[in-house]
Amino acid sequence: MTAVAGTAKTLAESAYLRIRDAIRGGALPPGTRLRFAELQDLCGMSVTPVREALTRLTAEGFTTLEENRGYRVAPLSIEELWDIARSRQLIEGEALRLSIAKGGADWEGALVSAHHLMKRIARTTQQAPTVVDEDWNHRHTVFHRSLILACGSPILLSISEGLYDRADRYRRLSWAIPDNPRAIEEEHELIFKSALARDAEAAVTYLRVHYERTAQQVEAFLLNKAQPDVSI
Amino acid sequence: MTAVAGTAKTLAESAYLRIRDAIRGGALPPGTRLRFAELQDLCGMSVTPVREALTRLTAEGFTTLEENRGYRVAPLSIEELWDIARSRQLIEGEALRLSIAKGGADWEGALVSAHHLMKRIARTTQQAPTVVDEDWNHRHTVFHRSLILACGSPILLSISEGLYDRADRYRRLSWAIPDNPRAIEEEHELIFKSALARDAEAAVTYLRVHYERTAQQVEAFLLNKAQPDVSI
DNA sequence: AGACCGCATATTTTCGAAAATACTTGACGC
DNA sequence: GCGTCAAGTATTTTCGAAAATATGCGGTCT
Repeated sequence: MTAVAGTAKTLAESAYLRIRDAIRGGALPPGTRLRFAELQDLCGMSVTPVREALTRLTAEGFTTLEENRGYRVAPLSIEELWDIARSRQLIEGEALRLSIAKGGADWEGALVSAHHLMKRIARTTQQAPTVVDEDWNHRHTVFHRSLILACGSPILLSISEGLYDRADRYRRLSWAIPDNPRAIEEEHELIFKSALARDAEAAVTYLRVHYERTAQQVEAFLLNKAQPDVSI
Repeated sequence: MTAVAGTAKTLAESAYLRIRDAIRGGALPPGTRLRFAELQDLCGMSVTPVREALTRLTAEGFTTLEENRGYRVAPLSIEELWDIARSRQLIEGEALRLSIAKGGADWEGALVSAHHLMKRIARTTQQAPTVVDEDWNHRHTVFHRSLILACGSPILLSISEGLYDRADRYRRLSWAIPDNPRAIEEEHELIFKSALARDAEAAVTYLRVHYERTAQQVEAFLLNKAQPDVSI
């Protein structure tokens, strides 16, 4: 499970966080059948809050529901990978443009801070994931979010957040790649500097490149290891 | 309630549809407190499926939740009106572009059909809404959906659908305007013809104009009658 | 042998009530 | 007079079990 624990004010919410993180972290692989009995067990609560959690997760695309036949972890596919990437290019691209146009000193400050914090942790490329990387992942999330935070559109923000979370499941796959040749830090750097310099077009271009490369990398991984548990 | 009735395979889904349509139709005005007792009464079922419905509606932006303090119908605001309009211009605009590029003969056929069906019903401007207009509204929905149906992106489609539904609450406000000066039919016509002619840029431009005007009209309405029940 | 039916089992969905939490009201102390 | 606390009420949240629905299995009939 990720950082937060005591933040849930309700059992339903805690179940939501637990299950969502289990899905994102890969503990519940794509396609896994989600039986209430097991989830109740996992979360230590009755069926009602678990059900509520799954309803939310389904609305957000993490799980699927066949009525009267149960929930499953939503499958991963190369089509969806690209659909997510393209949609993010469009939506976060515009949000970034707006953010650069509208953001004030406070926005710049938060952005600089987020970028610094992310750079400060060298991503431990060789280690097992879900340990040290969980920390890096959080800072990465904050960085991307702070890029578009000043866009002034709650809707674009919430859509972006949702797509980021969905992309997370794919992104984590690339962590499993032994030696990662990509210079992610550099890509971040380019986006960051352009944004700070208020060069919206450059920043948006670099952001799009960033998502394009991420998708390409994950695609390569999926094509190579055509694992039985990952439905293509 | 709208068209569908027997389509719900589950009580939770039927509650979802009922409540959602009550919100969209204005029977449950913005800000209304949603007590479980009343909703159980309205839907004729126990608390569990009602709760599930509200969870979904909240994920989709129709209702809001304050934990342990209940649900409310999400408020309407001029800011959100424009946020929705701008987001739709961006997202549906791109979806339309893609649809025009990728759509085949089947797409064209469905589009022509949808447009025809919509034109066939003269919108009864002076009558009370929710009676005849409900039919027009449905055809209008189908028309807009069929424009972008061939875009090839499930994500853009589902986002568009969500935004369309949210916009619906605002759009209905303009139905209350006594004599509606706007030539909506013409705007539809322009979009439709450009799309058929595969002139993506024109079609997208007209679509954006269409959403801009709709928002302007609703904004004027909201500013005029600063009703007590509509929080600005 | 193969398809179809019906029973037993597994699982989801819904219920009605209990527990937890928030709100109201009125009394008390300062 | 005014804020604070407490008991009672209203409401949400959670539970555990019943009802509804799907699944698997074994037997029968062709």
